[in-house]
Amino acid sequence: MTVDVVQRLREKGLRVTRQRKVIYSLLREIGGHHSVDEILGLLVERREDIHRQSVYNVVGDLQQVGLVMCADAGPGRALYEASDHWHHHFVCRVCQIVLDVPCIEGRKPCLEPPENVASVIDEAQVIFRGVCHGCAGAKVTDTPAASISTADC
Amino acid sequence: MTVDVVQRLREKGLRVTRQRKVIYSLLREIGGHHSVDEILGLLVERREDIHRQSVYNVVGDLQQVGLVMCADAGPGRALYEASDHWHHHFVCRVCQIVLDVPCIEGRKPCLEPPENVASVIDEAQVIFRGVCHGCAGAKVTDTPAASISTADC
DNA sequence: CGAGTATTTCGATACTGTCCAAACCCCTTC
DNA sequence: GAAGGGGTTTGGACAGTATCGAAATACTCG
Repeated sequence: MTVDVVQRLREKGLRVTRQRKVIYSLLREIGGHHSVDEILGLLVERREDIHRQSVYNVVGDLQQVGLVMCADAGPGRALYEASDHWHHHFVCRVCQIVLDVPCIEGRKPCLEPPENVASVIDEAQVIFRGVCHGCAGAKVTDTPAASISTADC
Repeated sequence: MTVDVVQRLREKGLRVTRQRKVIYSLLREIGGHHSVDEILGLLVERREDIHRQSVYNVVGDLQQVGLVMCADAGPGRALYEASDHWHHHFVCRVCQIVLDVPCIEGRKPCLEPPENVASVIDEAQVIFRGVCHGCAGAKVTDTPAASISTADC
C-alpha cells in the first residue's frame, strides 16, 4: 500500500512527497483509467490542494518507478492507472470506455517480435476495439455505430 | 488511385469533393504517419487552400470509408496514414519515431479476441515499444532508456 | 440548369501538455 | 534537533490539438 510507494520511491532515489503518496493511493483506490484532469478533479473534491503541473510530474515519476502505467487506448489524452500486472486494453467504439484485458502469459502476439525494426523491443501492448456489452445491448435502432464496422480506428 | 477514392466515397454515400481527393492522394503519395497539422503544412506547400477543420473532417470521413487509418502510437496527437494493409506499429522511446510492423495475418482481428470482455471485437492493434536502431547507436551514456526493462508480455 | 443538402469555411473556444522562475520542503549532515 | 542543499512543487504563461456553431460554398440528383 502506502508502504509500497514509499519503499519504491526510496529505492529509485526519488523523494517521498505528500503529492506522490496522495496521487498514488488515489489511483490505487479508485482503479480504472484516468486522465490528468480527471485526477485533478478528484483531488479537488477531496480538498487536496495539488497543482496541475505536479500531477503531470507525479504520474510521470510513478510511471518511471513502475507503480503507474500509461494505458495505450489510442490518440488523445493520456490515461493512467495503478499498475499491478501487465495487461492490454479494449476500447469501445461507441462509448469509448476502456476495459482491461488480461495478458495471457506465454502467448505471443500474432506476429513474431519483429526483427530489423528496432534494436530493443521490450514491450508489446495490444489495443482491442469493438463494441462493449452495454452499447451492443442498447443499440437497437440504426445508430451510426452500426455503420462503423471494419476499418475504423 | 484516384478512381479508388471516388468509387469508395460514392459507395458509402459521401460526396466526392476536391478536398477529399487531394488529401487522400497526398497521404497515398507521401506514405508514413502524419498528424493533421503536418498534412496541413504539406497542403500549404502545394498551394492547396484547404481549411484546418476540413482536414479534420476529411481524415475522419476517409477513415470511416476505410481509405485511411489512424495509427495507434500512444497518446498525443492522432497520426493518419493511407491504409493499404493491416499492420502494427513500433514507437521509439527516445526519438518517438513510428515505424510500421507487418502483421502476419494481414487482416483485422489478428489476435484471438478475449472472451467476455465485449460483444464485438473486430480489431487488435499492437504497439511495440523500445529503442530504434538510430537511437541505440547514438546512445553511449546511461540514458533513462536503459532502465525500462521488464513489463513485457 | 436549378434546387436541396452535404460539405467546407470561418472564428471562437475548450482541452491537453509544456516551459520557466521562484518558493517550498524532503533528506542528509553535523 | 538545527541547518544546508537540491529535488519538488507551485504559479503563470504559452504552444499545440481538437471541437463547436453558423454562414457560405459546391456537389449531386432530377
